Amino acid sequence: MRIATWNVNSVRQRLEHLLAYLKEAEPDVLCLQEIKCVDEAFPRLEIESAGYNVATHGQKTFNGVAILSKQPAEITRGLPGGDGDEQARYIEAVVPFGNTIARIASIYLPNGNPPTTDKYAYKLGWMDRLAAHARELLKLEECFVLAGDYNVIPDPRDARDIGAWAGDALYLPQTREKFRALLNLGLTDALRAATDEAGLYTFWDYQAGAWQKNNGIRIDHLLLSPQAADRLQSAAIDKHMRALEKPSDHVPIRIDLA
DNA sequence: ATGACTTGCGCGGCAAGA
Repeated sequence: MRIATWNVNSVRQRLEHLLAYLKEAEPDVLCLQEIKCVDEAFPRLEIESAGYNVATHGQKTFNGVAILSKQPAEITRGLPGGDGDEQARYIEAVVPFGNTIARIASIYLPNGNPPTTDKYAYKLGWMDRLAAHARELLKLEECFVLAGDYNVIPDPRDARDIGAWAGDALYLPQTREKFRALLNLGLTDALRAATDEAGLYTFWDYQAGAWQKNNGIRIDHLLLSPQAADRLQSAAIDKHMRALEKPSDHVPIRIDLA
């Protein structure tokens, strides 16, 4: 089973690239973030015509997540524990996988900048809620994957110029600490299970020629339950998607599970 | 370098992103 995740930075602006990606990568499940539209505005018909079931958790203007799946899925919207949280950042699907199931979440973790504001407190709180939910899911002993835009640079090797990120919400000690806490529950960073290589990025800013200079960061991740990690075959970043006309600033990252 | 793009909203120029 192939599972991919991609922050598209507006699904309506990225529809052509998205359809091309479904055709070339043929993911069984594709998690999307920053769809930036309400459910009714999502290009559902075009994606269904490409052979996918569509589940959205949209919002006007900002955020918004979705899960596209070849097989019909059972869907849950919203991260538990978000009393009064209006931001659409979490959707979870249960899909058939061989003679069992896989549970797959599409997550858009808050950016958190500037760190001196309540935006950062919201980010840290959201990470605590994600960890609490992961702890509950682990009890089920299922094959599950938490995939998405974490807005976390886990390690110095995950940025071309780590010094530039020293005081940023994506790299502050507290941010990385909470990401490690997630891993310490027993989750596996899929890309890091496949390689220790530095310089593997999933985001390049639109500004200042970041792509041309390869000034990128790795912030999109797939975290695997032990049952999923046991089945991990490969992980890959689809970097070529950043070289297209009118690209997203993020590229897809995908894994294959046996 | 108080910058640089890109998006939504909505029609002027700001907020948000990372």
